[in-house]
Amino acid sequence: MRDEPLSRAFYNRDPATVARALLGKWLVRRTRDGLTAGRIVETEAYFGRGDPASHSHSGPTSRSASMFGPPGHAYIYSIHAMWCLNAVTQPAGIGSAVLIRSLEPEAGESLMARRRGRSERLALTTGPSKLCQAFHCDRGLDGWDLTRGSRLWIAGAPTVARGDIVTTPRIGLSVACERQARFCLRTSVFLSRKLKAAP
DNA sequence: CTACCGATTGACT
DNA sequence: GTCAATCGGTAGA
Repeated sequence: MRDEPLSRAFYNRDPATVARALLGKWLVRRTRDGLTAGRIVETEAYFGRGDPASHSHSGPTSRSASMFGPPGHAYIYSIHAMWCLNAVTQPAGIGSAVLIRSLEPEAGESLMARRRGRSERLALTTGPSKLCQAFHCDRGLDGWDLTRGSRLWIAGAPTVARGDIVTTPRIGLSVACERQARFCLRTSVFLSRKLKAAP
């Protein structure tokens, strides 16, 4: 199951739809050092030019070029001297993507720990830049085709029930703070932020 | 070239 | 809960 990459058609949809559908799927990375894999438990949707929080808002730049490319490719950018991984959605030219925010580690945890310089399981992949460090993802993989099934890809898994997904505002924004575009697996302890307790 | 900013993280109160 | 380090990207002179 971890060997079978998701298809181009999977990504060629609205980013909120893809963000939901990616929950529970496998993120897999293979390097000379070995294989790491984790289950996606938290995502955020970034829409096209109409979304003021999206890097696509002011049109393509050298940084966001791959975000305007075809769906199913990686968009990797730096923020605060760290890296974050997105999967591009919708046809080329739209500029929408899904940010992978948090994973549950499933394979290669000792390699993740070495790359992170930390051994606690909860500190390996519970944040967008933490998981990039644990999976050795940086600008060198920007634009990488995630449907190829080599180096870096996302593999299929059963669809998560809608009732197991919690929707919240996106994290860390100064604009469009109210939009419900963050998607979390309700029961996961590997979220980057704790969910607010039910009232 | 300089100046400023940030879809973060980790350390600290 | 607060706060600042850190550096690539971006805009502007």
